[in-house]
Amino acid sequence: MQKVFEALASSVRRKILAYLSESELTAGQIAERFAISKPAVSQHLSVLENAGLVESEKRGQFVHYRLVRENLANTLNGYVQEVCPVSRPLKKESKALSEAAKGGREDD
Amino acid sequence: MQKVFEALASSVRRKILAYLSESELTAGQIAERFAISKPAVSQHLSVLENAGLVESEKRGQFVHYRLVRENLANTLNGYVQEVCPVSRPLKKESKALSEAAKGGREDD
DNA sequence: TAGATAATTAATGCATCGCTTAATTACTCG
DNA sequence: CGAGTAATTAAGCGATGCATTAATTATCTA
Repeated sequence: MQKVFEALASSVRRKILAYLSESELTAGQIAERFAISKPAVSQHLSVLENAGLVESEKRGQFVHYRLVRENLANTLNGYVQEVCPVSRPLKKESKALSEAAKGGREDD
Repeated sequence: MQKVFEALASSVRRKILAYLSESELTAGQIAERFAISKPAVSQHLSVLENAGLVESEKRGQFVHYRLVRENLANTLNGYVQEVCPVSRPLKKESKALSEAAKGGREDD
């Protein structure tokens, strides 16, 4: 959990996760989406992998990265539950979001 | 959102939020729950307040802190929805890819 | 095998974070 | 007022984070 929150504290890393939420990508494909150097991106990927937020697989010359959705969702949802438990009354807008997260209706 | 994730990257700050999820507390009551100095806790509280995760109110000699649940829940739930969509058609990002190839980079 | 490409590792510079102690501000009450 | 308590601000310092360039490892291909 510590590693997950540390990983999410960087906007570059959050953006990498956003890209990977669309499709699996190689390290190079990720790097070319940023203005920073390739080694810098490689280090960010290492942080994300260390936090269990992404997984990598080497295929030939390329290393393919993909998002590990369960870990991200479980960690963040679990933390919200801990600090903002549903047993407590929530404000309107926040309640709507929580309900939606559980698969409830989208609108009220 | 950047400030929220930065704030949550510290275990001391997450613990402060956990304490405040149980009840409103003064700065001193929070500080006495940690082994670090009072100014250190004050700085953590400042980070949390800056991120909109807590609010403070001075009453006489004391400063009372309370959790702002909706910001925490909305930010984290919103982010999970964004990266781990329930069942959602993919965003149109194939276009962003070709944009990036032409030199357009580093949005957000 | 040589040369190009993909990616990571290594070494380094610099800014920011998180802590400390000391000083300052603000409030209470004799 | 002046002493005591609550809290923040200020200044300084070591550790860590994030970026760079250079070097290394691994793979593909002519």
